[in-house]
Amino acid sequence: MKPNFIHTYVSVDCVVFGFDYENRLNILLVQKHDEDDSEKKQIKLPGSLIFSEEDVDDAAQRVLHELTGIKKMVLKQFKCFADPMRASNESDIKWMGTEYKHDIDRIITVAYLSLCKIDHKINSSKYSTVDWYPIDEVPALPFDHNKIIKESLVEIRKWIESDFSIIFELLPKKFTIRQLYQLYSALSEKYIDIKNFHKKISSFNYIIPLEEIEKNVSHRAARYYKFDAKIFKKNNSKLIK
Amino acid sequence: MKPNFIHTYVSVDCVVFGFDYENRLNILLVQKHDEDDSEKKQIKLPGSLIFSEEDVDDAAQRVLHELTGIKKMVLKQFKCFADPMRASNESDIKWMGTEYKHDIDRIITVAYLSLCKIDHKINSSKYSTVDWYPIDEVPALPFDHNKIIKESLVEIRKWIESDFSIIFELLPKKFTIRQLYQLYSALSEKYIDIKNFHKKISSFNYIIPLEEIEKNVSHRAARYYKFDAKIFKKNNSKLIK
DNA sequence: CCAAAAGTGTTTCTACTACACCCATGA
DNA sequence: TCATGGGTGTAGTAGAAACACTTTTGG
Repeated sequence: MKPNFIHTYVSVDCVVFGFDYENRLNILLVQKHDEDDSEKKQIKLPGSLIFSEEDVDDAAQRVLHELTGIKKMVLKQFKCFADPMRASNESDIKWMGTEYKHDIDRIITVAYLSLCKIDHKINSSKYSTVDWYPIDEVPALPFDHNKIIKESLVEIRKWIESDFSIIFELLPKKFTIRQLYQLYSALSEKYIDIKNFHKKISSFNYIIPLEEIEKNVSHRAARYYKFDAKIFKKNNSKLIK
Repeated sequence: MKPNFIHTYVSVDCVVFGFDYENRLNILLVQKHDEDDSEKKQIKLPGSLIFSEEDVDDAAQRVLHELTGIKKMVLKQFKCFADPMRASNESDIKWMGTEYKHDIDRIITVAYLSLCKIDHKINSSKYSTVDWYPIDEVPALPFDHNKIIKESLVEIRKWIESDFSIIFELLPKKFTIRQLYQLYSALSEKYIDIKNFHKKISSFNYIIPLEEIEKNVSHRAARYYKFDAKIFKKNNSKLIK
């Protein structure tokens, strides 16, 4: 065996997005149970090494299930991060030692995107603490997790551009067109006139108006709508470019 | 160390596209120098295990350089393939043994896309045989290489949709609008009227008409054009949606 | 002359944009 | 009654699509 080829550990890390009531994108970050070393409350992206007979997609699905309690979440692999220096600082190396009870020379990670309704109950079997962080309030994280998050933002935009229907994974089941507008604006950057947006959205047959309207608002109450995935799929619409 | 976490080898595999004179997409496949076992002339995607201090992007760049002799090629990581069964059949396992002189339990690979002008001289330092294969004439390949190629086709379409300028990596430096049309059609699937395409393309200021025209054609000779990357970059045009 | 493709012009249609206007609700 | 946002209508415009027409070349 040529000595310079390397045996490495492979992990998955998941960037789970949520959209809060103040129209901000959020990300789920976790803290591990700190068994002995209570000083090290490491906040990080949820992730795991892969098992010996496990595909990376399955590992990501497992991490998401352990994280949220949800069985099947929308997910998308977006990039393998393999910079040899990505786990090079003191505390990262120390963390790997305590976490995996072994000296690990190098870890390569495969990053995943996922989407979650922020009002969904988070039921973690593995982590003591799971919290939403608005993307501009994400603290300094270990490894290259900040870099992963930064790139995930570019990726989520592309994702929604290529498949508009996944945007509804971030909204409550019933939502107002303004909510959808705010979310779409937060993701797409370019300005869109809300009136035209309204007209366009309500022209889509897969956006179903409900009887229910907002309550206790200091202006005309907005109607709630729901998204019908079946109808969307049927006309396979790429109506928003 | 929990025993079920796995130490694996990580490789990169490159799908290099070319566009031939019969308007077909082609892929570069290689054959290794067969030192002893002359019966095993394994045709496969070019690839390599990564070195211990090497990022995957650098490994892909290295593979491409060893493959073509070209220093800097356009490349894009598109997916990590990690099915535990991807290297499970007899001959694949045997190949890994002879290639790397070691028993390898599992290899995960990171797949890359690259583009090459088909008239560019291929100067391989590593492989005895490097050949272009039209995509519908690609033979059965080892590991999951056929699957990788299949998915790379989806990816190259997305790539050109998101960055039109990379299409010119596949064309000769001077090309006719018909050539560009054929290539674009081969990639985008939906029918476009060639007249309208012509009009649209020639309206772009980064497509520069040359003095030279075709020779020895049995119809009106077409003008050659060239692509000006600087102008394209300046107006950062997304003119083709 | 004809066939074939280059290249240009014209018309139609669709879809986005900008913006005017009325509606509903709470303070 | 005013402010705020919901919701609808209309007119203007850019660009895509369909297609007719002229040009150039070889046979």
